[in-house]
Amino acid sequence: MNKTPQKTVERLIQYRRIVQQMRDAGQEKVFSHQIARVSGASPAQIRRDLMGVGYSGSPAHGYIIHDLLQGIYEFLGLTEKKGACIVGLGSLGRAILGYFHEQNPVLKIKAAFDTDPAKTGIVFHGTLCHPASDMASVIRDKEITVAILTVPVEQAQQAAQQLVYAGIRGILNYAPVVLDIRPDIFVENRDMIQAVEKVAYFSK
Amino acid sequence: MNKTPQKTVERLIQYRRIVQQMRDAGQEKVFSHQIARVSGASPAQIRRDLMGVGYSGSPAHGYIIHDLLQGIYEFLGLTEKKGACIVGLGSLGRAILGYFHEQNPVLKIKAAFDTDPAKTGIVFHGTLCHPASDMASVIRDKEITVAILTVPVEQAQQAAQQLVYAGIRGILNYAPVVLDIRPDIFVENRDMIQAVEKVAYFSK
DNA sequence: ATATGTGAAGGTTTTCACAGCA
DNA sequence: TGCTGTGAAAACCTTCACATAT
Repeated sequence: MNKTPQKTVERLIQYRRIVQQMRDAGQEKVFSHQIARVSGASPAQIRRDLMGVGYSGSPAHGYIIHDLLQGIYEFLGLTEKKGACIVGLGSLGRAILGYFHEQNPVLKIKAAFDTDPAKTGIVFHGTLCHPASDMASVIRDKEITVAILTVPVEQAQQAAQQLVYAGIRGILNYAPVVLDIRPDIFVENRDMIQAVEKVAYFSK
Repeated sequence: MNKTPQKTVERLIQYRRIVQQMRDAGQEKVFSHQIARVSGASPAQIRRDLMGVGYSGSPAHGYIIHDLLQGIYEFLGLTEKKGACIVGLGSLGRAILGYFHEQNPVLKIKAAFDTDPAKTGIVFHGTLCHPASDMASVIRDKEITVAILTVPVEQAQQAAQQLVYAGIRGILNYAPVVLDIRPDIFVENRDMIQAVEKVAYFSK
């Protein structure tokens, strides 16, 4: 089996949200060009992306939204009850926690960690903050596979190592540093300053 | 002139930070394999990326850090005094503002906007919050080209239109919606829930 | 000897274009 | 008709490999 490109996965995540909104609005069927109008991708791109999902539409009525959604969910592995955690409850960490709490996504943040004793034991936006030293046991007990890393840059490498030791499989890293960890751990870097500089470059 | 790929620009931004740290540590010269070790990219990739910058190293001593930095700065357009603004001072907006204030990046956030009268007129992390209705004049006066969009999802489209009208050239969008605006405006989407789902997918 | 710059090869992703279907 | 699924082409990006420089 040949692996699906990152870009395709990103778009499938997007299509899932768009199609889900259409379903919530009472729509039952959808054509690729309708998803295209809302997502910005071309109809051909969408059809190509959906090839990997294992559900086919029909030329007559397009895609049955219920079945399409189920296909994307299964493909993305969102049916299994995976969980995420967040490490570092500074203002960015707490903002992300609040954002997830409001939006109520499929993938829940099941635990938070911080080294500050003033924060541990407290519930932030519905999520309990554990001491960082409990990482391994909490991550194992709650079956957490993914971590959001929002600690200050000086602590990021050390926290990442702790997470890997605790059995995490992927890290969403907001610290402006390239983490040096095992290559089988998936890392997505989301430094905000880098993002603004990128936008600035392409804004001319 | 053929345009540089997005991926290359992202890496150049990263190299700039890495090399700058080396300079701050007193280093004067650097080889591609040294940048490679810290950035995760291959030496060949780095040399290829640097081709577009217009500064050449030498096989004898690699790259002179001072000159390399200047080349990257010029290439990225960071020498001109561009500015950014942030729209929406909820907890995420304020967290990003605080993060920029601490890290003190080259590209500064020169203004903030919010519709809440309780926030306008107040300085957050060194940046004054203006009423959203003043967008056009403030953006023109302060020569702001880029906006960070951190408003709730329901307001994102409308705020984006206001920004475009105010003359912005690029938007870093944290709201989980695809903005429908002029195609000559560069948009980078950074929805956090999408990011976590992506990491979850690739974590197996 | 060791590192750079780059043409060429290799790999990946997007777009095109059309057969086939309801 | 107007859509889907998909080979084939095109565009894009990365890696290889080597001439060149010191």
